[in-house]
This record gives sequence, structure tokens and C-alpha cells, in this order.
Amino acid sequence: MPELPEVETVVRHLRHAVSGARIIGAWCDTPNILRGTSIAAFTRAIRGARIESVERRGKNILIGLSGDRLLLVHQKMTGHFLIGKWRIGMSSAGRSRAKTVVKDGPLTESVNQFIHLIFRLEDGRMLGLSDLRKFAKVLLGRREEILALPELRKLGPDPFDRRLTPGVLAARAGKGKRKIKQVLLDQNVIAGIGNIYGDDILWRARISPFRPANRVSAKGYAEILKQTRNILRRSIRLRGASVSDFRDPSGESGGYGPVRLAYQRHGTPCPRCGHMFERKTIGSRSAHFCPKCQK
DNA sequence: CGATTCCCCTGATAGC
DNA sequence: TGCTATCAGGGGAATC
Repeated sequence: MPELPEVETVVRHLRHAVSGARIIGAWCDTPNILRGTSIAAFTRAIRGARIESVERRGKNILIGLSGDRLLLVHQKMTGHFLIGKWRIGMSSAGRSRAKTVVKDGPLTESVNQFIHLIFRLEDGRMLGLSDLRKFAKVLLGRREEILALPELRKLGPDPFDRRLTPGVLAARAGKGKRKIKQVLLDQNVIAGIGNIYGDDILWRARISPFRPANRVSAKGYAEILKQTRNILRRSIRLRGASVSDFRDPSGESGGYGPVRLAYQRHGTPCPRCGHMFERKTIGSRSAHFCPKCQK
């Protein structure tokens, strides 16, 4: 699940690997990924574009293109970029999977049938978007137009923004009684936290995911913000978590998954107090927490 | 304004 | 062995 650390890993990788590269063509087999346009129109529009910058806004990737344009990519659940070379063809095995995307190499032919969008670069490399669940979103437009989209305009502050103080976080969380877990996952309150880091942050902060936001003290918000920064910083250093099938653009797994704290630890003892972690649903999303030491 | 539900999609898993 | 039902999950939309 690409959350802030995974997206940051991708952005840093792409910034080094493809800045300055020119896109000479595009291929796509899943029209739903390209919002508001057809595959043909998208391909036509992006051909010839030079990649000038790569930035992150919350979990969104913003790729700056020549002509004052922006390519917005949200990887959602299972999306991730891969850099390589592939051949697109039909499976010869005669199984239900018609398409194969084969790594173009003499020895290491690995198949990734989940690549649904490929940018061909002038230097011969390809930038592919793998997305098992096909939830990813790609939008191309004029810079101003993309930045004005509600999902970017309404986005809350980045967790590492110096202007984000515990007081600001508390104010943005509001005086309502939404559960704190839902508040942390609300991208318009604070940008970049998803289910993994939400659970880990609250465990470290010793706050129950069910606690209403209006019952979290100033000290509680200070602790939440501190743990948010600690945990996200640690995961960025480890190049993210590879739960579900996240990989960095070179295909490497991230290191945070094995050292995660609470997420998906239900049925195992809490390392702090020994009580069993539990798993319960909050707003159609699973929360993992220790009922004894998270209050 | 907030809470709830549905939807998108498909691999993994459980049940038969 | 193989079929079918169920579920997860980010985020947006629709509904109440």
C-alpha cells in the first residue's frame, strides 16, 4: 500500500532516474486508469514530453512535463512504477491470461502481467506502472489545471511541514467526535498517512484508534505528531513497506514491513505489555491495536 | 457538517 | 481437483 514513505521512495528514485528524459510514446491496456481521456488522446498528448521534475503531494506523485504540464499519479492500493524494458505480447500458454509483459533480457525473463501503462523513453528504457487492482489514477493536464483539482487543493499539510504544530493538527482534526484513526487517515487533515502508519502511530502514541478526536488532549496531539514524524522518517530510510506488492522502481522491496509495529499484528502479543493485539473495523477499514496499553 | 454505504478490481483464502 | 463466495482496501461519490 503506497503511503507517504512508499511514495517518497518512488519520487526520489524517479527524480534521479528519469529527470530530463524524453517520453517518445505510451502504451496502456486499462483505459480506466487514465481519467478524463482516451488512451489515444493521452498517448498523443504525452508524446515528445520531457520530464522536468518529480514531486510528492501527500500520496500523489506530480511529474512536471515540458509545456508547463503536470502528470498526476495516485498509486492507490497496488500501483507502483517500474523502470525496465518489456515486450508486450499475447500469452502462448493458452491460459486465461491473455497479456504478458515480459522483461526484455537474455536471461532474467520475469513476467509482470500487472503492468497496465508504459512510457517509452527516448534512451530505450521504459517507465511502467504496475497495478494489480487497477485502482491507480493518472491525469495529464496544464499545470494550473492539475494544481486546482480538489484532491490537491484540499490536501492537508505534509507531516514534515515545519508549520504543522500540534496545535495546528488539533485544530484541523476538529472538535467533532470522529474516531482519531479516521481523522489520521483523512488526507484533508494531514496528508500521506494510510492504514499501516495510522495503526503504528497510534500504538506508539498509546492512543486507542477509537478515541474521539475531541477527546485527544493537546499533549496527545503532540505525541501523535512526534510519532508520525518518527515512524514516517524511519520507513523512508527503509525505503517503505512492501505489504501487498509495493516495489521501488528498480523492483526492490522496502524494509519497513518486517519491523512494523501494530499493523497486521493481531493475534500476536504487544511487545510493550504482552496483551494480544486485536483487529477491529473502523469506517470500513481494519484497525490493529493493543486494547490494554492504547487508551 | 458528519456518518454510512457502495463502488472500482482481483488475488488470496475458505468452504464445499 | 476445482468451483464459488467472501474479503481487503484508498478515496471519491452518493445518500441520509
